[in-house]
Amino acid sequence: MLKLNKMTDYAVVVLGQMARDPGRVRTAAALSETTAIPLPTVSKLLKTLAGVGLVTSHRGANGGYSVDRAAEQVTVADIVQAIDGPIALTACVDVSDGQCEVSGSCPISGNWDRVNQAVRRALEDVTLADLLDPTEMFPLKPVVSRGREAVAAEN
Amino acid sequence: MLKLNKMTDYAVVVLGQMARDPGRVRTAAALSETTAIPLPTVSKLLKTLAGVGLVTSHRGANGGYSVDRAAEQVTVADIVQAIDGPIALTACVDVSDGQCEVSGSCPISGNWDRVNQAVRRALEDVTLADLLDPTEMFPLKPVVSRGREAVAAEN
DNA sequence: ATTAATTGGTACGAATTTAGTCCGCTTTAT
DNA sequence: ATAAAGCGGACTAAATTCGTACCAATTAAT
Repeated sequence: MLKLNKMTDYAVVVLGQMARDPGRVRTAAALSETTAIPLPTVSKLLKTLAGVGLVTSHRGANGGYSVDRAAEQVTVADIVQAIDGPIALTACVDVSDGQCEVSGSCPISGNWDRVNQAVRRALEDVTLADLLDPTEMFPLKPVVSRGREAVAAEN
Repeated sequence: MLKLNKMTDYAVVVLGQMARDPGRVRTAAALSETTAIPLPTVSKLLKTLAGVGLVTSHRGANGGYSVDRAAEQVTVADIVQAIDGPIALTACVDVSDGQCEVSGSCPISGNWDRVNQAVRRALEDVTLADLLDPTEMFPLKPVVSRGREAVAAEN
């Protein structure tokens, strides 16, 4: 659980790619090629990111997308919230028929917000730059060809 | 994203209920009644929780489940990990055909672990007791009949 | 010993979510 | 005017997740 979805993963890859030289305008197609993520998906992603202001869109011929912020100033929380919406929790099941029910048994009500806040704060502390920096995690060998999932499997 | 699933929510409700008096043995059926969560689901949940040691199971007639740990000593991370498995991230899409590919374009590789660790740490700081305590979030009125989702909607 | 109560495990179907695609419209440089 | 982008929404298909059912294993009470 707390499973980050693919889209967020993609977003990091794309943003990371773009962050290499801020200000440069690239088309979705170009980014699709360099990241090996299917064009329609990249396109969709960038639309979303542009909507939130993480990237700037340039319409018309010679258009494309660019990033202005430095990688250090983009937090994982930004990306996650842009793509998956606000950090949310499961709702109480079917509140339609009255209240959370069973009267005294579910006084738990809120307080999930605490978890949200804790997690959000944690995500705000990790920047895109942190994710891109290979030296910090693998000080000895950069290990280029290693897939992310292999790393994740080690928990 | 970072959407906590229903099962985790249920687990908190059930554990919260049980934590009211530690040591007391209750059947899955009884807990289903007091929490209004369908029996098969509660049953499944408790099995999982027992497997991880968050609750103790007592088999046979007059059996049931009990909690030994105090609510202060059960962290949200414990519950989440018990139910949804380790805090994980999305895998690199289809690494089957070679490496993450596009050579130099995906040097991002790992480092997702950072996010994992940050989140895990955050979740370890919130205990079940925190979630159960209604006075802290709503200092004025406890607001019993209010569903969790209404609260969550306020983000 | 037998019986009844209760957990343990597995497997399955339905419902919900998520990923990915497509297409027509708008904007803008040349 | 035209062509090269992005924009927006709708739509399909795939993957998860939720909830249920069933039967095996275990234990307490009688």
